[in-house]
Amino acid sequence: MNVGEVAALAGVTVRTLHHYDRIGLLSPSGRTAAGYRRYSAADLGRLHQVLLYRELGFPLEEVATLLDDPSADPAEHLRRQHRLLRDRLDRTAAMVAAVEKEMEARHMGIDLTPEEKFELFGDWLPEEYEAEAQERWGETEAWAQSQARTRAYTKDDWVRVQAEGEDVEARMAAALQAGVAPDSPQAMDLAEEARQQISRNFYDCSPEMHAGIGRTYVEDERFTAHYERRAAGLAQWVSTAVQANAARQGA
Amino acid sequence: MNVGEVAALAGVTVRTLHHYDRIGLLSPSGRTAAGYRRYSAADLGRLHQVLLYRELGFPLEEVATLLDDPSADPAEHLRRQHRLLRDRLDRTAAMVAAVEKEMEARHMGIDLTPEEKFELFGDWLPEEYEAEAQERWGETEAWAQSQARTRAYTKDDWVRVQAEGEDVEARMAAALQAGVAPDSPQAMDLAEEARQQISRNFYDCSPEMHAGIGRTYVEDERFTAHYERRAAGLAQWVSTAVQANAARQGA
DNA sequence: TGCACAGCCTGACGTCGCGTCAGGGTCAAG
DNA sequence: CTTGACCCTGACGCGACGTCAGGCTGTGCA
Repeated sequence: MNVGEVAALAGVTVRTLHHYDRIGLLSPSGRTAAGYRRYSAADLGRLHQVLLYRELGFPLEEVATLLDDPSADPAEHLRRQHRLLRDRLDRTAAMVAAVEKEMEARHMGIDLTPEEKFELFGDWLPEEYEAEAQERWGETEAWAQSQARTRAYTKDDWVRVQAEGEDVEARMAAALQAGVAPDSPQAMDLAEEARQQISRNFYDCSPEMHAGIGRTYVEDERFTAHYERRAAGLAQWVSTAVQANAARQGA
Repeated sequence: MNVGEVAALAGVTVRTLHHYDRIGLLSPSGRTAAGYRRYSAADLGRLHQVLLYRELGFPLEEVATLLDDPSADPAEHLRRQHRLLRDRLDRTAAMVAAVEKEMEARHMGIDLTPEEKFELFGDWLPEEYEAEAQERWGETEAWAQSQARTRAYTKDDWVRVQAEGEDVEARMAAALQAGVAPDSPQAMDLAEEARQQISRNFYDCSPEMHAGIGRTYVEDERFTAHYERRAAGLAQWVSTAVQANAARQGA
């Protein structure tokens, strides 16, 4: 295959293949009389490995040493790539969950501490520092500032949206106090209403997402407090209702 | 907070923050009399957004225009980030699956075509080109070359490993021909034996992974052919047994 | 047979996102 | 009042290509 064909197949530019040739990472196994690069099937296999390792963030020089190591058989590479990809999958899933948590926090007017926002990036988070930073940035100042910013970004119908949320929450509280079981159809209908309201006004919220959010209502104390201020036991009640509703949708 | 503290919290270097300051992407909201950069809570919030978009592959200049766009409120950013992260999650999951398929292909001495290997990278794959390339690189030459490479990488106990696989496959074929149902405990035990053999000799193969692989036994004709050469209906039988076994492990 | 035009070649310089000194001021602790 | 950790501003370097420039090659078709 010519360089252009390989480039199209692999989704890279010709320049990239030139580059890989010059640095000795991937030299085509042949050339035509006119000097055209000719790539064999084996070359394509190597390119595939190169692109996988590159995608995983390895510098090209390291990719070369990995692939040229005669003691590492292909299965070894596959195992390593599999492990690295699974790590990345976990990390991405964690980031998705973090963003979802932030969405919900914003929805409810709660602001996360900087530590929480960054915990996915820091990787290591020195323990002793944590307490100190918590004190400096916790609750008071950061909270107030963020609230101010929220107001600044607010649009005209913000009030209406908040009222809608209020309405559902109030009816949930009433149901709780009337003794309605959180896994009853009536409770699930309220949960579903809440979910659709979020989807309409904030972000597209699938039943699975909603279930995940429901869990944080009891796991994260600030979310818990938000509901408990309205009625004792409401956080747990809503959490259960939301999850029951999600299970119902899934079935 | 001073630049060093912010750097530690966010998991970046001081140099990076200097850089973001100079290019105007993130300028600290204050300075001390001595010229020290002082970051506010709002600055940290912006940094968080910057790092998320950076992680998602945006060039810094584009990140700046995104964040400085006055018409885009924070919720808008969260929605976009959520969508992009989910895309990435799907893509990574697809890559994991592809690597698992390759592991299994190698295990069974089957070589995937270059098109299959690259389908995750190409993104678009021109239709007309596909058939042509298939012809050039399909079955014959690529297959033979790859087999040769596989032999070259082979280690001393390769023979033993192959024999083990042979043994299990032969017993599966015997069970099929003896009329053993593929979802019977006996069949599931054979499937489990196969799974543990893969784990020992090739790569760590969870029941879920094994179930996924089992599906390809009937979905990919080359895997199917591998089993059908031994006995008619064996591919479907093994696939069912493997999935039944995975379900049993999961319960 | 000639020509147009897509595709290939080799330099060579530019870019982005920082890493890495160099040379010098700042600050809290002892 | 010194020591050591931390901060500042240049300025150069680097990895992984992008992007011309200037020129050769290969092929369909008039």
